[in-house]
Amino acid sequence: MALLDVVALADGPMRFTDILSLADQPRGTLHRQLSHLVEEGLLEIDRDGRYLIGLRLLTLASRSWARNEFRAVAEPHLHRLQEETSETVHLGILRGAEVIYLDKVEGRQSVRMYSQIGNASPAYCTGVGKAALSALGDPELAARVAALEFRRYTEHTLRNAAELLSDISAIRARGYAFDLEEHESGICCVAAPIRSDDGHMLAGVSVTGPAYRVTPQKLQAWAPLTVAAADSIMMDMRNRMGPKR
Amino acid sequence: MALLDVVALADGPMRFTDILSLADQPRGTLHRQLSHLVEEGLLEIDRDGRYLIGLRLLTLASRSWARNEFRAVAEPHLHRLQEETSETVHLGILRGAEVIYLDKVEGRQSVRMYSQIGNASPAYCTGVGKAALSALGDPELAARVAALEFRRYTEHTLRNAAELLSDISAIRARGYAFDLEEHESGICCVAAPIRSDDGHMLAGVSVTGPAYRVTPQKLQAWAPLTVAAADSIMMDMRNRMGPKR
DNA sequence: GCAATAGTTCCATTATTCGGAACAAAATTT
DNA sequence: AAATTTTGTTCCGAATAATGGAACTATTGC
Repeated sequence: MALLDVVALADGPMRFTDILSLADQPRGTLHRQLSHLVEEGLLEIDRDGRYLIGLRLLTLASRSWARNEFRAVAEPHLHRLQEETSETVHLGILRGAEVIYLDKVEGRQSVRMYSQIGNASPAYCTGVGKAALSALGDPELAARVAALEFRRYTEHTLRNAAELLSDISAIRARGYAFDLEEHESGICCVAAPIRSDDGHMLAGVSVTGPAYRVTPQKLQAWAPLTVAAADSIMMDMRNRMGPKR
Repeated sequence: MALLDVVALADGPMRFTDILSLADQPRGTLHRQLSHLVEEGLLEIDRDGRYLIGLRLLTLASRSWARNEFRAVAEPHLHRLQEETSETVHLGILRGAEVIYLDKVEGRQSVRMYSQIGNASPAYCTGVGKAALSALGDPELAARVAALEFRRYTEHTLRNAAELLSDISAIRARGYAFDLEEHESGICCVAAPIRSDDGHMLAGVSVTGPAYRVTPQKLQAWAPLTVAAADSIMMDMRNRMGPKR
């Protein structure tokens, strides 16, 4: 898995030696491990002998994505929210201190459509992430925040734990989060938290758009819609899950 | 990997015992293997103790997809073809006797947008698949066809190797393939083959639409556009790859 | 409350991986 | 073009980790 990560994180196909320098393992060992991964279809070798991620992962991921219950339940609500706002809607799920985007619904041009799905971003500088964090209990929140390193993606990115915790208490008070160009310059969003009954799974929905089009007033106006969508998703999940447990 | 496949192929989360009955392994062994997969994030356990595919795969797949060179090169051509025809355009790559869809560009409604990406379908009953097969040399083609089992997805699905080979020689003669409701009832397409210089990688582009809207005449009219798109992709790949090798 | 089923842990045996070294093939330099 | 360095591949005894039967615990259904 460490090798898979190395290859997946690279910008392009990697030669044997490139991998060798990143994974600190003897050459013989590395060679055998790579061969096994290739056998399994997790890696592939191009005609220049360079390694890249195999298609098998795409197939596996696609199947599990399509059958993901939470995603399926949320889908109609995401579409409705998209139509109400005519901006891009995201569904993200909290994993540790990261948000993984599970779905995305765009308006007209579906350029770069898959770009976000599956993408992992730091929770502290995304709307969905902060919304999800706000649903954590204080001890758990403190633990996750303690482990964070704050990187400044833009000039508006929160700088430290204090700023984050203060923002989170504001989010708790009003019930929704803003991201005002904190992760990407020129991109703003409103987001609302989704929590499962047992509090085990935390997620969020957001409405995102370019700052020139999406004014603070608009974000404010969309907040109730976003919260409503999040609540509907929670309700549907509860109904779906209820009977079993 | 066998376990991952079992879990990924299931319709929903699987209990320990469900997996036990499919994977023939002693309980102790299976339990430990599942635990390792969970540790690595390849599997996850829901609150009912059932196993499902982990998000890590989605993240890995997403990264490699976004950086896939072939996909990136093809993308603008797919968009152009989509605009020219205003129907859905697919890019698929041949793996053995299967086609794996690498990209999809839709018109207005982007419902089920990711549904196809990463999906593997039999080559013999899809436009892209037959187009790609037609670019194989005869010995290689014979070998791959010999291993096929022909399942009848619709009443138009090709029934056996003879029908397939005959269709393929027609495809070779005219340079493009049709799928007339052979995989899914009510769905037709035209497809053109893409071959890399060394013939190592085979792929295809297709224009797909519902039979009531997409008449044979239209398919015929789109054929040259599809072939042109495939050729442009081939050219771009050649230029991109050329300098290096 | 009790049986049956489901899930988890343990540990001696067994099988696999490890990694150094030798070997082979390219790429680079002289 | 030959020599040298860099890169990629194979081999095999030693070290390590996986195996799977059995014992144990927890959960479910009657």
